[in-house]
Amino acid sequence: MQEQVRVLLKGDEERVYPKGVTVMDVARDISPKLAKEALVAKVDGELVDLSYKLDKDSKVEILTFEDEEGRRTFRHSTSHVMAQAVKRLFPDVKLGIGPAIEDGFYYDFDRDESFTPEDLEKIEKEMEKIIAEDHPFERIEVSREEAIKKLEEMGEPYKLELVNDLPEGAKISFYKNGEFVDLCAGPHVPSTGRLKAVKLTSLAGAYWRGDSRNKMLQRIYGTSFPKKSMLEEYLKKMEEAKKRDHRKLGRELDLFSMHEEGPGFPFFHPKGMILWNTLIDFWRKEHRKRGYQEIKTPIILNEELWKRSGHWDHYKSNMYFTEIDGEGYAIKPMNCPGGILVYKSQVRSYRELPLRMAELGLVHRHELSGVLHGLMRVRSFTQDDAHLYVMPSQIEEEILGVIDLADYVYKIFGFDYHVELSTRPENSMGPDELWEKATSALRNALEKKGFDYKVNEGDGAFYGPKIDFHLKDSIGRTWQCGTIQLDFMMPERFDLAYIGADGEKHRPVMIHRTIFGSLERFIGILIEHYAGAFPVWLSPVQVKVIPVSQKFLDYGLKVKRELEDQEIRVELDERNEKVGYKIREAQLQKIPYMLIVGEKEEAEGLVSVRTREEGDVGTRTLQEFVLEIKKKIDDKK
RNA sequence: GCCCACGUAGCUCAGUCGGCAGAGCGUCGCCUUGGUAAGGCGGAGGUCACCGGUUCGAUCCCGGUCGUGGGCUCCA
Repeated sequence: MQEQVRVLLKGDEERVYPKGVTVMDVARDISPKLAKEALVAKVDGELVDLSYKLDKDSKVEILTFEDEEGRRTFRHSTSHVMAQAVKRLFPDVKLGIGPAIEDGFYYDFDRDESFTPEDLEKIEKEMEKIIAEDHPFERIEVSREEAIKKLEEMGEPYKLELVNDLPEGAKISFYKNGEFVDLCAGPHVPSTGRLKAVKLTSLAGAYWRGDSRNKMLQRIYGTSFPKKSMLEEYLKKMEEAKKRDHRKLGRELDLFSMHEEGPGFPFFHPKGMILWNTLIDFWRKEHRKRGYQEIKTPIILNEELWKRSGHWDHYKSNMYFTEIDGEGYAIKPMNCPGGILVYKSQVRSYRELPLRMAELGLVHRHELSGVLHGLMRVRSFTQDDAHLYVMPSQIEEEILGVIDLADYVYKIFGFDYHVELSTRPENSMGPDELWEKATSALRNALEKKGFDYKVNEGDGAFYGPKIDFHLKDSIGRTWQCGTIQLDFMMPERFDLAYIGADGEKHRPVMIHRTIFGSLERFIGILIEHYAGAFPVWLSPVQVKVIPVSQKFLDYGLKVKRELEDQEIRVELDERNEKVGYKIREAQLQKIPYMLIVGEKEEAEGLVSVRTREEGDVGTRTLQEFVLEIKKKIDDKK
């Protein structure tokens, strides 16, 4: 009697097949459509090829391009096809790695000459050929010895390095599509013919294994889709996203500018400053409510301070230096040492703790020239910093308080965010047990909040581990904004103390934290998030008064004055132009309200309201309009 | 810092296979006084990023510097 396997499908449906049935057979049995769209499968939670044979009762999930893992497999297979095309055209290249990434894939190659954009076109053509040839992807499992032998024959030093680093007992596999064979854990789509629409998008350098001490390889980025139309849609979406780029909108909306005279040092224009000041007004209010005090410390401080804080040994390459009266000074890259001097300016009692001292501190950091990016990555920025000096027993509660504040603030702006926990880096100070204690305190807080979080091993600050809040820009890149860093080191180094209830000196713990992160970066994110169409409470210009003709300038001026009296940010378009022209411009400037005033309005003391989103919404009295807009401003809409 | 690409008017971009540079928008002036996304005419505006080389002659070719963009490493 033939043995059978029971297969548990999605929705708890169970089917029975002869032992040795492939996942593809199961897909075919379910529906021809699924068979056509199936890319890869999950058997008992493990990703496998569709050719995988089921030899025991299993839970089977068949994945298509709709599934995250299906997409990643699809892109990863495309990267193999790209490597195949590159090998055909440039047989001398050595292969690095070629994973799927969000929205696409890349492959790293080592080649003496650099690839040109023309090469990319050729590679893309060759890929299309390989896809048309429809080679199946075949899995070949080998022993470590066989793998090493094979890679030596193939002359692939980077792959060889990868195999040598694989842990004892790891399954080693190759995948073969046509004449191309590559070391790869898999899985893959059934054959190259599935990869209907491919596009190579960019060319970049990338260090082997992400280490700048290693050789720089050439990375080719691309993306792929199962349908041409999906690729086109994606490319269009990227074009649209570029229109929201804060650097472009910053110029168009006259918010800020960058100049060759100060690379990485942004210049804020009047309208950008309104965003800035509105944000910090909001920030101050929320911090006052939560028991924060505000301080301000100098930008330039004696280098002795930085030696003491550890910045000299751990952060010097990011700092700027100067000299005053023959003595060495540093321009602050962080606010903590200055803040600590304020803490130490008097004897602190346990009754004062937790002591929450906030500072909008302008810091300067020497960032590598290649990383500068609009407002997102600059060399001088204002952190909405705060240092909380707490007793050990208060740590958790204070961390939770910061998490809540960050969540509250991000929700006001409608941001999606994710959090990451970063642990001890290589270049850091202090004993391991303190790091362990600090890291678990942060971890506990995250667990308590029920956050899904990513762990970045070795990514903490040199004085302590941290929780980071990441927000997305218009094309999906994420930027770290808020951060919470737990620090047992600085209190030690600066011999911080408070007098406990027992009359003895005790060591406080410091929590460093930001919510916006940097005002610059946060504003950059805001611009992209709203595509420049800020909610009324943030809009640099909230109302544009547009007289129908020069005859109604006086009435327009009167409307403007009354709105100004109500502290509404209003401009009057006095130019000798037609209404349509002035409206168009106000619309392009993304001003939320336009008030059209002419004969009718002047006669009855009315305004005609046009909104950025809805167009003409009819007339009302100025008083009515004021109530309406003030409500929006108060509600932060 | 490293890899690749780019740098022409305030902005967006054409252009010259080496022979003293162009459009649209914006800006300025004049005409028009117009009711919900561009009224008409005219003018001004460029050391073609900077430095050097090749050449009779360079914005164009070559080298370097600076800056920008996309990545890598690094970080708010």
